[in-house]
Amino acid sequence: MVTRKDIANKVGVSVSVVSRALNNSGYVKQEKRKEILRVAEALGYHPNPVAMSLQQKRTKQILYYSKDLNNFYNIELYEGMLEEADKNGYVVLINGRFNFDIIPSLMIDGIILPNDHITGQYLDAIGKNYHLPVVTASYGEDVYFSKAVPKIETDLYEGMRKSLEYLRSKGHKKIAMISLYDIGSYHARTLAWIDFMQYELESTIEDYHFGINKEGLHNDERVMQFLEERTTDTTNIWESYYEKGMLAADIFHERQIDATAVIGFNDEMTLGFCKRIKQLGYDIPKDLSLMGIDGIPAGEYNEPRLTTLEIQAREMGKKCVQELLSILNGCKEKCIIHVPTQIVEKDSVRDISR
Amino acid sequence: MVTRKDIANKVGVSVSVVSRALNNSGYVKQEKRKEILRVAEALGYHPNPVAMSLQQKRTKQILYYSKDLNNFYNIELYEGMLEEADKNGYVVLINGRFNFDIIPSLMIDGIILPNDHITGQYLDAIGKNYHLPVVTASYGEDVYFSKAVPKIETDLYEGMRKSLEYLRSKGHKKIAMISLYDIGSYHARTLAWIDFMQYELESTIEDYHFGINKEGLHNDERVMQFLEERTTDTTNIWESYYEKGMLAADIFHERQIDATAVIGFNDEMTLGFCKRIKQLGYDIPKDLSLMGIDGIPAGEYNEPRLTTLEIQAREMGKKCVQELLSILNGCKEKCIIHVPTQIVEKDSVRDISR
DNA sequence: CTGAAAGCGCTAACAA
DNA sequence: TTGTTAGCGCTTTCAG
Repeated sequence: MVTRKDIANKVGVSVSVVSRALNNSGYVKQEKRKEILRVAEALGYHPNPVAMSLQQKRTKQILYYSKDLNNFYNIELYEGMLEEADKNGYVVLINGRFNFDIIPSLMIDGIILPNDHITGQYLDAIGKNYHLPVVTASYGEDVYFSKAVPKIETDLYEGMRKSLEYLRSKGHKKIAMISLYDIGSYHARTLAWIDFMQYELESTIEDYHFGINKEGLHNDERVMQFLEERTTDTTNIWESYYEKGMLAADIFHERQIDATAVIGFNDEMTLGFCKRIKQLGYDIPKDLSLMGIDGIPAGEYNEPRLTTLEIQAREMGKKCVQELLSILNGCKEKCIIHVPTQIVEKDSVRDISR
Repeated sequence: MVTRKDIANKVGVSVSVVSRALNNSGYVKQEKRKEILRVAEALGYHPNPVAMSLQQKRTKQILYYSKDLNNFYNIELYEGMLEEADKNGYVVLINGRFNFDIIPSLMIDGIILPNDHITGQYLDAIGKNYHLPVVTASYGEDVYFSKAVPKIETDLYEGMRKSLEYLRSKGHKKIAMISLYDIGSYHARTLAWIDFMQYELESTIEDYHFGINKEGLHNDERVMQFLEERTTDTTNIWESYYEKGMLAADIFHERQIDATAVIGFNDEMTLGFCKRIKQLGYDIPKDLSLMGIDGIPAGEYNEPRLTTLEIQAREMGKKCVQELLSILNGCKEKCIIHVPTQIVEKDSVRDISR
């Protein structure tokens, strides 16, 4: 490995001169600077990033703590981060498989957490006496943080409400929801759905909610069985969303629910639901309208193409990095940055209003 | 930030004692060691990973140079790497968006490259005077390296041949191939297909090959148009494979090819082909048999479920890391490690032999 | 058993 | 304009 010392020796100056020449800082006589650059080139010199980091107290690395790498949406967030990080000479590590207590052993300047829930866990686990700046993506979940953490937030309470209003504008009054969580969960999506059903549509709740989990459908043994079977395979959550969507379709069909539309917790689950419900003989959107949340490309390839509430994942990823870097640069603004959603109309919702 | 010096001051010993106590190396009196550990705990001390790296000349980081993060297969490779890396206290950076010349500024001990082609580019670009250990995944492409690079190889010449033999055993004698590359490309898959068609099936080649690229189908203006449209969006290659598969189906249909089976360059392309060809009225596998390569989960959700040649991506990822670490530990064995493939029979191939 | 000292590769304040 | 020096946080001889 070639060091600045080597160059200094070769040229016959001291390391500081070499350093100044290479960094374009301080005074160096033109001839020497040229000579130094030439020799550096010739020797194939590359600055040692570790030494730089030690001295500058900046690793130029960020951790994005994300477990599910097969999820298009997560990766989209990540791509946004990479784009913004690149511009600033930063690198983003993506990993969410290890325990939080490994984090201090990583060479990072800050952490981006994927949602409020995990942020809560993080803060409880090591956030107390560990000091790295943290930024979290957020979907308007109602989670209490012991410390204030800057949020890049897509308000899915508002997003869900917007989606339901859209469905209502198409004549739908009985709108079922499928989810991985139970009806009492504090997911903004669920809360918004409940509120809309109760106060806007004056409908009952219980019959129209399908939460594929122990609490949500505890009297259905398939759920339990399904959950047990799947616990071993923690790696592929996509499969889990998709398959749980299929299971939701089975149950929906069995119970002969009179909903005219179904909204899913996310696109993947909705696509799973769509696949199975079609197998069960439903024509989408003739017999039943379907709407998802996220805006993943698989929705576009679905038959019919899935109408969805698009979350600007890339944008969120970018903003996460921007915010984190601004904190690292000393701007202490603890804040919430909002990122808007948008309904993307495709072919899975039918207008039944006339 | 708490340092060993702080602990030393507090306990009233020197840094070296603290270091020894914390590292369990050398002699430290029991009482002191305990006291030191206690104080370290109390102060919330964490060793500074950058300082460690500088001193040990090991960053404990590996780069996996991969561009397409939405590709299930790539991520599967990555997951394999993570698993193996975790075990050894290593972290794997995944990124393939930046130029090779940024690599020296990264805090890494070694690099894993996704295929022979990129490895060739890497070596040409900076491999000459840059010295980091490199390992490459390989699919038996015929690429010349100026330096020997250890390969973790899935032999897709053999894999393709196996697949074609399987198809033949089901009675297929006219087997088309769809690909992103042209017939003259040195992809093992293409070569194996050509050889099998020529020498085993004694068939012509040109009519049965659909390479969605300028050279391959230069007389089809849609290809050109399609390529131009898509060049802006370099981020989503999945989409590109999938959509090119659809285009291949259009052309296949138009030309009224008499093939009874189609084999795809990979699963994604084959799934795109499947989608469109169904829209065009084909019943799969009644009218046409389909086979892919990779073994991605989407194949399982396809209608019909896709028969494929499964590549053990996770296994390859693991072995890439194992090999790289063994090089870092001084084992100089430059070698090729083979990873087997396996045909996974689902519903997309029909037996027409009787 | 302990601590001083040198060094990993680099920067920056200061003196020359 | 240049070189010396101290120091980033840690490890590792090597005298004591």
